Amino acid sequence: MNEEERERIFSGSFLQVFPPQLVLFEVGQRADFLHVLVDGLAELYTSVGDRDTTMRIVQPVRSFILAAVVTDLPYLMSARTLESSRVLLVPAALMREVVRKDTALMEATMRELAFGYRDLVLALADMKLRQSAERLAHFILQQHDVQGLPETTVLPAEKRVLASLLGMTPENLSRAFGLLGKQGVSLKGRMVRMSDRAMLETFARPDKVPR
Amino acid sequence: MNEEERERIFSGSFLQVFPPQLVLFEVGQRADFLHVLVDGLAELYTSVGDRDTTMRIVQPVRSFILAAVVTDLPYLMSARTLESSRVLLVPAALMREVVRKDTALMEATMRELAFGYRDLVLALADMKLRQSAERLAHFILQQHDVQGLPETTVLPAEKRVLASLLGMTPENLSRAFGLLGKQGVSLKGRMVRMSDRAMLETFARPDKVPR
DNA sequence: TCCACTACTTGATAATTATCAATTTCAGTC
DNA sequence: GACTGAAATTGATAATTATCAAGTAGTGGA
Repeated sequence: MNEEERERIFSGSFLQVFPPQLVLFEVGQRADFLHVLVDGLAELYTSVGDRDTTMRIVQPVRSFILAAVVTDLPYLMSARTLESSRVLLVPAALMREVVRKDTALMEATMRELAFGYRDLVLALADMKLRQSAERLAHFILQQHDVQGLPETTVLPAEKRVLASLLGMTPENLSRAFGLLGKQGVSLKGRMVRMSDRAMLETFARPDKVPR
Repeated sequence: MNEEERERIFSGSFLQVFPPQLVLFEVGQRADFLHVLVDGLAELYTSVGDRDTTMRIVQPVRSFILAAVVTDLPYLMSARTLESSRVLLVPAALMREVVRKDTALMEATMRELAFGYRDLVLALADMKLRQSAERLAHFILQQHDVQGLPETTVLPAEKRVLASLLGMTPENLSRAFGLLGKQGVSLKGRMVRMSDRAMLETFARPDKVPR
């Protein structure tokens, strides 16, 4: 994008450090800032009635809550840090203004939203069509691809957060790991070993379209 | 948007009539056209393994499958007509080209994707946090707001399609309607009567943020 | 290193949802 | 208007998931 506009964004934004478990914003608030997680770990979650659920685990370096900023509507998700984190806060009004002027930034924003949309389509289909152990298997395979290690994967967050992300209770996550033992998955703390990828894929019934 | 560019889009597109139950495209295909449902009714659905699920019921006049067109990636959903329908087919390459040139169209596309993203956030939270009868109650309330009629709502599609959209079996949709009888909901064919909105809202635990 | 606290696991039971089977209702056709 | 086939409903049962209740393991702080 345009150098001058880029400068405007950065000079109008500020980098802030937050301790773990700090709530950054909550559902229903006006979208004041585009957030960019520079370092650390964050969780997006939402609630209906008295229950809540993890919608996304944000790893660096990714932005979050872009759709609320673009539409200038209240947040649909709350956010908290899971670890000590550095977050770049871009004022929403500034972001919208620069997006309107700088075509390259607008195109990047549009594409980011389109990819996010597709991720949610897959997540919704996952929740509707797979049962819990299958969702876990699918998640392990995805993480494996992202991390690029040969046989082991590291869970990105505590198991109870992962359980919530996968739409199950912590108890059932434990049992799901137990079931995946038959598919060659073993667990030590947060380290997951997978001895037979093909077998796990058969079990997880992967999406027809690669991400 | 720019008059000239608008003309290019329309002259490069074509309106086509399709009979009911015709598959327009399938998961995994290259995104050749942006579709705009001008008239009729369509269903977007996807599958994992041998099961499938309805992702969206498309009513006129709305576009669909925009994210695949923007990203130039394969469709994540299949589409079929539910009724005889007229669909405007905009070649994806043309769409991408004009979007790149015409800022107003790009902004509209960006906003459409942002709203779609937010819809999916709500749909995913709905599936994770509400149980089946609550999802139905929530759906009836939404439809009611969209249709703007005083006490009655018309279901937009066959009950088995609705059941799939709501992530339940047709059998359980029947039973869910039965349960909602206690909340003042009665059913005659596709006509739903709601005698006490407040009671139904309490039951459905509505979202904190209005759509 | 011990302590205290929380996360995680395991087992037993309950709630929710799906499946299977049998009718009943509805819609379109002759 | 009867006939046919699909859609919808209803009941019985099975599978999946959640809840509740211990108990175990892990982690951070003094």
